[in-house]
Amino acid sequence: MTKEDARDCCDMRGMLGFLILFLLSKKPMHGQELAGEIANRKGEKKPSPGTIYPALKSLRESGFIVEERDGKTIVYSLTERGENALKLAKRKFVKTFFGVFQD
Amino acid sequence: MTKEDARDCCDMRGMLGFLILFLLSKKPMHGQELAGEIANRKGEKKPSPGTIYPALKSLRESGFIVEERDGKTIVYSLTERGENALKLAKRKFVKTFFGVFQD
DNA sequence: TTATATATATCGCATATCCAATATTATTAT
DNA sequence: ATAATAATATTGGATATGCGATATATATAA
Repeated sequence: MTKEDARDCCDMRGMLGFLILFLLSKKPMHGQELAGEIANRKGEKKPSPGTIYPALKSLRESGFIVEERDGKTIVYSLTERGENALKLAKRKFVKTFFGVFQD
Repeated sequence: MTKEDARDCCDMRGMLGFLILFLLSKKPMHGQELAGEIANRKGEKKPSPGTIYPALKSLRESGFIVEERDGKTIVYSLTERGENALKLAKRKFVKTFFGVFQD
């Protein structure tokens, strides 16, 4: 059983927006901090700039997050609209994957 | 806040293989039964045949599931290899989404 | 000011994902 | 045997996803 086997059925493609929204709801962060947190959780290398910034841009364009420059970095945090979207998405997520966290 | 907002950040694209593997680990099922279970959990209509059967085929080709004809239907269940892959995938999933199930 | 380092942004692309439509197979009813 | 029903299988294609490469911006150091 190789590491690849796990990825084959769970690469989590498509969950990036949700994961970002969730992480930012716990703590506003700048892009690289966020990328590091994602890398930690997934046990992979940091998602590339071409992954993280377009994802953030998309969330901003949906009105889910706002950006605030803080020195060299930009801190991203949820809007109220983002909080609501996350709440709905979490509900669906929990319902869909109910039981996975057991055992 | 519309229903679309939730999908925008959590359509779970890419998690189908994982979800199928998880569901079959709880109970061997045939394709349509599986599709129904997925529909229930996601609160959507049943994934189309063009979604579910290629996904099952892929899992079979990876050696994660086996098929056994039972009258009109085919019952899918996990192989040992599938069990192991699921265990690894669950570990990663839990680590990645730790905290989402809280509150 | 200039150079360096780091964060952010964008673009093009390979690939994955899922769906609609259609075809096939197997079972059951007539 | 034939028709009707339901499950399974396949194919083509539209779209989404995330990466690598590259460019830009900002701050700090020299």
